[in-house]
Amino acid sequence: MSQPIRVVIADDHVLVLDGLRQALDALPDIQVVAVATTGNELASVLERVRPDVILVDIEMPGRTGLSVLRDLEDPPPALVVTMHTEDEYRERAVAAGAVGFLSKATPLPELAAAVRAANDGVVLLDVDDLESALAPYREARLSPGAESLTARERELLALLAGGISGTDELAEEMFISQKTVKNHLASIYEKLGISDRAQAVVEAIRLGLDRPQS
Amino acid sequence: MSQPIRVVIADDHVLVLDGLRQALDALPDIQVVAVATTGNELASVLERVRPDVILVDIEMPGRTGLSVLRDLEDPPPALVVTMHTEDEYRERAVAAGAVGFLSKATPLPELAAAVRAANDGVVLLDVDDLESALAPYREARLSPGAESLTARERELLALLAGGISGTDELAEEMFISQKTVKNHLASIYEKLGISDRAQAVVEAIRLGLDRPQS
DNA sequence: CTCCAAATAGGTCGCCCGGCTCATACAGCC
DNA sequence: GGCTGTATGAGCCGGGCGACCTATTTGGAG
Repeated sequence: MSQPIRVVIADDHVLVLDGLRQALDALPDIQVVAVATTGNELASVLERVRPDVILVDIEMPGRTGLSVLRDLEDPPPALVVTMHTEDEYRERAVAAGAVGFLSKATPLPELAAAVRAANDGVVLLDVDDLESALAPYREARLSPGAESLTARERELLALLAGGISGTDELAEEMFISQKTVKNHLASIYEKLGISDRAQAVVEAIRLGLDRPQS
Repeated sequence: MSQPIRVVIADDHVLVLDGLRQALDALPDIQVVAVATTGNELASVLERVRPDVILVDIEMPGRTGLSVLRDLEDPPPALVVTMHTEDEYRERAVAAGAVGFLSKATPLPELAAAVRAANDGVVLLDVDDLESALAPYREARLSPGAESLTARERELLALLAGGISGTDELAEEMFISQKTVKNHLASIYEKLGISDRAQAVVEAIRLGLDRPQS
């Protein structure tokens, strides 16, 4: 789990696609590696990249997402995301080998949780209580680079990313001495391979530490 | 045009809504001030906030977006965003007073351009050549705070946000002397009301200067 | 043509930041 | 009980950074 979850999204509505891409990419532990707007495009994309999870819409011009799924050998877990909530569609998704079936009316955090669950091998269609099955996956994980940081170091980075840059202000915010602030910073610099506060801000934001638990 | 364009989005598919919200909010010159998932919610939202532009889906539980639009007195320009491209829907949108009609297959930059055009009073439904009508609105504008900065100052901030923090490296990147780098920085500090490079990085990213023309 | 803003460059000074080393207390873990 | 990692705190030192001031050139606006 030290690597971000690599996701491919397929949806013929570009607006939805772009939106989802941006929303998921904003999460530190999920990375959208490719997108497709048609079934054929999805098929060719999957020849090149091996994602950890696939998000696919059913309706797409040319070839349905389900058809592509069916033809995959050794497929990654796939979540079907569609507007249609009818059981008929659900059954077709199951038949094609999907591990989850989500409405486009699903809140984003729920989708993110489903992606994490799917990446963990959970077959969401099998469980009867979806809520509790997703519970362990609700919160965003730390991005890989942030794992080596201690809690206190992450706090410090969050403050830095919030525009608090002076040693004395940081010390006051964290109720510690200036010396300790500088010690934490030195430790951060070493772990992240950087050398000053400006770079620390860049990393803090890149690692998603600026918005505690989005 | 010094303020960001305030937008309200209504769509019953939460996933699409969240995605759009995040995608549009990422643009420096557009700000999503509220969202709604039902027609009634949209109506009540519009009683509280006066957005510059409304993005609305047609199908929504309870009350259609178009119905809400029709009942507004002195309505802000509204763009209808829908999955349906049939002329019938288009005509209904026109009748409700929409200024634009976009498919959910529209690329995100196109939507952003349409929002900017609508904010400028352009009625997109009247023009026959949509492409050229949107052309002036294609590129993201600078966010308000960034307007006071000169081109060179913005370049410097972009480099800073890219992790280049040392005076000598910045000087080399920009083909100028270290002294000039420090002069530009001093000027940036004054304009943005900050006092060091770490804060400059925070502002650069907040203002969207880290990704030249997204 | 005039004037101003922007970009360029230089100087000085004081302070803060970052690098290096060390120390103590506490918690968890085997 | 002993090891390890984390959090806390301290001192020292050199260099870089930010504040303040001045100056030249260039290009565009009026």
